[in-house]
Amino acid sequence: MARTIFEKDDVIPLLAEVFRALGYEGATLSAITARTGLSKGSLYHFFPNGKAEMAAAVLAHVDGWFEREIFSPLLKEEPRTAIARMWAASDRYFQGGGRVCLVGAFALEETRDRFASAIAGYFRRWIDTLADALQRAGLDHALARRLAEDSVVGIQGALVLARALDEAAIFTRTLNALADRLNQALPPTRPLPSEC
Amino acid sequence: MARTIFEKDDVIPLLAEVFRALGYEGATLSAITARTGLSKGSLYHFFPNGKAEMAAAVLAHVDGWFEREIFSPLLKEEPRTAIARMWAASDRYFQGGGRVCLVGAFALEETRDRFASAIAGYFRRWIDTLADALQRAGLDHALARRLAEDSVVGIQGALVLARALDEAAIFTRTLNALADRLNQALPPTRPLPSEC
DNA sequence: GCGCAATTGTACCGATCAGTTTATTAAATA
DNA sequence: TATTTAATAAACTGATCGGTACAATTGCGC
Repeated sequence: MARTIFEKDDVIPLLAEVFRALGYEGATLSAITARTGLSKGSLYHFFPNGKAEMAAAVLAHVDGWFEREIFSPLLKEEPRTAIARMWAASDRYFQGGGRVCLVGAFALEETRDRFASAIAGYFRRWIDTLADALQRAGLDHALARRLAEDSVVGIQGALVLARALDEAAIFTRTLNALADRLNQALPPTRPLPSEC
Repeated sequence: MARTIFEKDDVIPLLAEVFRALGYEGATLSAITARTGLSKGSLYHFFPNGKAEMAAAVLAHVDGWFEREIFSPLLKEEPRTAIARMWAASDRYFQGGGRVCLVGAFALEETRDRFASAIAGYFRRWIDTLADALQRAGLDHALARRLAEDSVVGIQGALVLARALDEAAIFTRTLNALADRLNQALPPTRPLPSEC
């Protein structure tokens, strides 16, 4: 390995920011080289299939982050704390509304078709895992699904409006409202089984 | 006027569908000519400033539709009926989730900056006029604003997910849930003042 | 029917697109 | 230190970009 300034894993987060900011069509190779600091030679060395492979790698990277930080905890950890962490992680990840959802942005472009299964899988898994946690927290299946769907819908909509109005605050505000709604729907926590 | 097959007003809805389907960056001139059936000559005759002028005209056209069908009624008509019509008009306009919001899609692209005021104005006016109707229907100012914001957020989010999951039904489902939430928040209709 | 202006099709422009090729660089290995 | 190989830079490709120029066409007022 020579001039080991960049490794492939270092490049993907840079690419992610470019695609997030410009979308798939808007992210021209010259924009990518300018914003990442990598030359075409480097990019095509890491991603021989070009822009499409870069975008696929970025989608996989995003999906991996959510799987690790949000989806998997929703399935495996205590549901209420996992849900609370989901709100916190979302706010952190989307930088309080200042950062757009790359998957959502891809979904609205024509390019959705090219990445259809990755895009659909991301949202489906988010809804499924959140619904699972809600159900384990005591809600019946139908209500859990409906609330999970509403939550993901709310997050995506808030990101759109935060960017449209150039008013990031709307995102955190919506996140809090969504969290409240879930908490109110959940049955009150039973007192700890031991003690008392 | 020669070969009066097309007038400018006939062209704008065609352009709107192209921009809606492909986004601003994705809507190349060759795609526009192919999908509208108009040649470059015609397009640049109607829109001498090119693609940007086409997009601006489309945004103005969309805004006009919403102003006429939704925003103005929310301000002027009896609030509950205007709100009910808003849900119906939205479902119709977005074709039950099969059609994306052009303004929302533009908001997520880099091109947002170019049309920032049109984009922000559209959403701000939607929230403002809906909040006004809710307040006139009996809610206090803060609650009206919060619910109005949540409603527009929900619509946009549902459009994103409908397209991402390729499952239009999620849109109408969300619309119904949002309408229910507003109805439950509103004070019960007083019996008619006369009679009884 | 004639003339004219509105409309349209087509050939073209320089710039930029995604992608390729080739040569150079630098680190790891021997 | 010589060899090898991953990594990078830069020049280049054909295609397509948004936009222009202009001639051909068309319908309308006369």
